Amino acid sequence: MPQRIVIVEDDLDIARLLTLELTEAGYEVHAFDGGMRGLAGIRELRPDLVVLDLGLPDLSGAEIARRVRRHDVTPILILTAADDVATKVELLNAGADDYLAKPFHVAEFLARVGVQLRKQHVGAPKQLGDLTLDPIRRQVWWTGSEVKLSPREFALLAFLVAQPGRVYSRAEIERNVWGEDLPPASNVVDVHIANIRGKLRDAGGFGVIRTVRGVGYAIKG
Amino acid sequence: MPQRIVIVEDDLDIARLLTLELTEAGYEVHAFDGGMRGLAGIRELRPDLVVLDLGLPDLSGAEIARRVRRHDVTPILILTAADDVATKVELLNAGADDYLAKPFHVAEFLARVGVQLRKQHVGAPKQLGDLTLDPIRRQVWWTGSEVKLSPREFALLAFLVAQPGRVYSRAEIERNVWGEDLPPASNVVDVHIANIRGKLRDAGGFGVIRTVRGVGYAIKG
DNA sequence: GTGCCGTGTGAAGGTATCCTGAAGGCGGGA
DNA sequence: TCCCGCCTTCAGGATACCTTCACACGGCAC
Repeated sequence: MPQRIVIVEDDLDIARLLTLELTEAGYEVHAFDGGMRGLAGIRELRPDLVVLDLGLPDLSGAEIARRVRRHDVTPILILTAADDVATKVELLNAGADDYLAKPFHVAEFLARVGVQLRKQHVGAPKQLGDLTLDPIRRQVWWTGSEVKLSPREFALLAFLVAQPGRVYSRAEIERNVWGEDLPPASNVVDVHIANIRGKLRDAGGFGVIRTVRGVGYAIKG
Repeated sequence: MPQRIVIVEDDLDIARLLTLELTEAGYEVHAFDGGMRGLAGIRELRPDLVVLDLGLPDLSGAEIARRVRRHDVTPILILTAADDVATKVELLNAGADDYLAKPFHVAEFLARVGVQLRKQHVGAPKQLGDLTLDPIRRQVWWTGSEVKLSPREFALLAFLVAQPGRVYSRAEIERNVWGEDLPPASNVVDVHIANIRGKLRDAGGFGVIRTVRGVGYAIKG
């Protein structure tokens, strides 16, 4: 599930640009062109981040920040043309989390968005079709129902999921999941793959892990 | 207890100025004049915020940020003379939380410090299903009836509740709830977890704390 | 002083997990 | 079709890990 961002910005050109860039970066973006509409949208969508333009016609940025803060801890990133210290200080104290003066570079904008989002979702959950793997919670789901994996099984699956579709040799898997100290001829990898497959099958997942004969295994991606 | 800030800055004039301002604002401030010394200080003092100057003689700012991030979630605020976008993006991606270009106004500096600190210091009571935890009153309830916890037990539960669902290793828990001075192989964490579970069970709460074999514990969330 | 509570130690016990080894199945090439 | 290599599966024993219990120590209140 992608992270959700709400943009409140009355300049349609900027709104369109930011929406485009953020969408391309893999976020789910919703844009609103006024303060009141934005507040309603935030309340309804419960986004992971709010990007807020100053100079809206109906509500001041600080006012919006305060109102969002009253009910919510969603991070707020403010964009503004003004670059004076007093405004910055006021906004930061009103509950804004970061502040970016126009004109800004898109790269910096994306980096700051990333910082704010990373703060909550440190290791973002990965989703591949019906399979979801959350490294922070150390949990795996298939179509929403949890699949209980042992530590080794989890480590192995997480390793494969890191690069969906890529085929890993047994040696690579052993080195990365087990370490250096394994007997030369062991079938541990195979056994664990089989166990994971079994548990996924129990949850309804078939053909998730692909065997590449003579080489190794890969996650269907 | 005041919030603790570590400054790593080799320019003594700036260090003195910032120390003065922050102390006046009610923080406990410790300054270090080199990267290695700063890292050692951070590890020992476990501050609530790190203020980091770029252009240190011994270690790059990004390097320090990365090293701190490896073990810690302490927010990092970076000061620098350079104001180019590439540097900013690199630092933010290295784990920095905010970035301030010199010359800056003290008011803005203080405001950004405040933002970073407010973020973790959540005084508001947390609610997770039937579990309520009030950090200010130091009380815990299960479905409305109070669960009496000892100080250590409370600290441990509060730490887990800060990020519901996230799995914490024993080492992380020990570092954050006990500090650095514990015997290498101790089972205190396990014992306290067991005690908390017992008290929650008495109040009707089952399966609140999840054991993640081979790793640690997490609050169901 | 005495007893209680909070805290940490150490060891016992149970259990999930892990690895091994061997048997069985499947697919590809001749 | 047969053969061979590779993959899969199964079951048992060893192990690491977690839980629990009993106890010791220190502080604090009475």
